[in-house]
Amino acid sequence: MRVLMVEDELRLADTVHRGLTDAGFVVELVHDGENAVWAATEHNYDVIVLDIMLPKLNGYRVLELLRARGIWTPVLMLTAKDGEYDQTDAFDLGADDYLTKPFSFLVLVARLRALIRRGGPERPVVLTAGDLTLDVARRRVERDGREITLTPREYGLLEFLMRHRGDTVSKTEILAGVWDPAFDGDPNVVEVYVRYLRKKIDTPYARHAIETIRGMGYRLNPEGG
Amino acid sequence: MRVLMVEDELRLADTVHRGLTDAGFVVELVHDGENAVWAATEHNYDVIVLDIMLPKLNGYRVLELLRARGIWTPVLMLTAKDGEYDQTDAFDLGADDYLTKPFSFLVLVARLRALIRRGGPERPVVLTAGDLTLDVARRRVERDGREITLTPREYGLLEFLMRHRGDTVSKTEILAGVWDPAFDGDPNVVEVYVRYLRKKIDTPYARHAIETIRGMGYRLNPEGG
DNA sequence: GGAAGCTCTCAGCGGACTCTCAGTGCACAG
DNA sequence: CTGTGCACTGAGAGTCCGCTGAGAGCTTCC
Repeated sequence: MRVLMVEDELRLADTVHRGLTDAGFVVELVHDGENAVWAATEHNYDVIVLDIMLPKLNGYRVLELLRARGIWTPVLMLTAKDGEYDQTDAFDLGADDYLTKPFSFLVLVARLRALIRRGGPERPVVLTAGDLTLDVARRRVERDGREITLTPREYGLLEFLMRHRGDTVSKTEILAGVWDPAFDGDPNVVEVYVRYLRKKIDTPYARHAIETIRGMGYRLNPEGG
Repeated sequence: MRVLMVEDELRLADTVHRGLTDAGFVVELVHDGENAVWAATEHNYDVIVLDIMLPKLNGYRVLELLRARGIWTPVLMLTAKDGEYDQTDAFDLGADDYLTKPFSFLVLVARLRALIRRGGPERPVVLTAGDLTLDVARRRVERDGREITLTPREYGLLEFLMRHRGDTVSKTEILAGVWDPAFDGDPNVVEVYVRYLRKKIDTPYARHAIETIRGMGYRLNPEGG
């Protein structure tokens, strides 16, 4: 469980950092708004603890910027009891929870756990072609309910074909998409890997999902062949 | 119906004790947190009434300790209106109900009856993969009914793999999730710790729960290998 | 202050994977 | 029917990746 903590009071930040680490969180600590936005954009956290009073960008601006960038990591805001802002503002701006300073450490942990629990996992992207399925998140390929193990290159090729299923893709496109845009080796690798793939996903099932379009390239049959 | 009552204000404790007894409950009364934990561990109660302000261990610590020990007796917390905690916190921390002092005795009895009727809260998260189990709350790992002792790092790695069981996770993801998002050392640590883990959870049982997906990462077999 | 345990680094090894190459087979056009 | 060119195939070389054992720093606990 990864937490981004944005807090400029060093003593508080240090205490909480240590405590959360002991509680089993992996904590990243930044001390101002700009770094907060940068960190949250670059990495994926399960939850963000965001102080309001911060150097450079205050907490509200940070929250606004993140949401504007499409980053929807749950945010728990820390508000000072005597501050000019209150809880209502925090909720209006898209915070998922708030806590008034001073706060109990136990409560903080409990709230973070609740926030993380609440935020369900993203729905998985599963590509299908007939009875052939490829689960992008799990990097799993199945046909007929049985798992098929592929090497990285084979997997990359199959994912590319599945993403373009129904379309005829040229070997050059495949090389650019699966190998490297700057690849300058023998285009025959594609043929070789198509063969490897066929051996694993077609031959054992007496199907031909991968069709050869002579002179053009290959095409993955959307019905699975 | 057996009630454990944890309350250090003697007058209040005595009054409630008498009242609950009259209402048909069997009441055990303790006056501080340590005795509360001890009593709740030793005996089985149908419900626990827990004050927050307590000598030695406060109510929240008591609750945390009990849940950590796998004791899931329903808990009703007593909160003072002016305290630093409020009802929301009580729920977040795992209490099943709360009451703000001063409270009506009739309401207390009604709530207790409701709690007992409702039964205990759901069991904690126990992750399983075949006969391999990991109890998150207790930080315990078992295989085949026997406990396996792990170092903190090993435990962290296993919990991560169990939370993503069935998914292939890359070494980078593992480093970010188990080590630190900013970790910049040798990714070989992951391999080394996978080995340590295998030595403890797989080799002695002639299994292979942790699978290597070459070029991609690792995957914990949901069936335990 | 020493022992034990934990974390992490390092370097060598073996095998899996990638890619090349040369020869074969097959489709299509003339 | 025949030739051309594209795709297919099997073998093999080189590279990269993960595994492993040893050990050096650190911390913790006597």
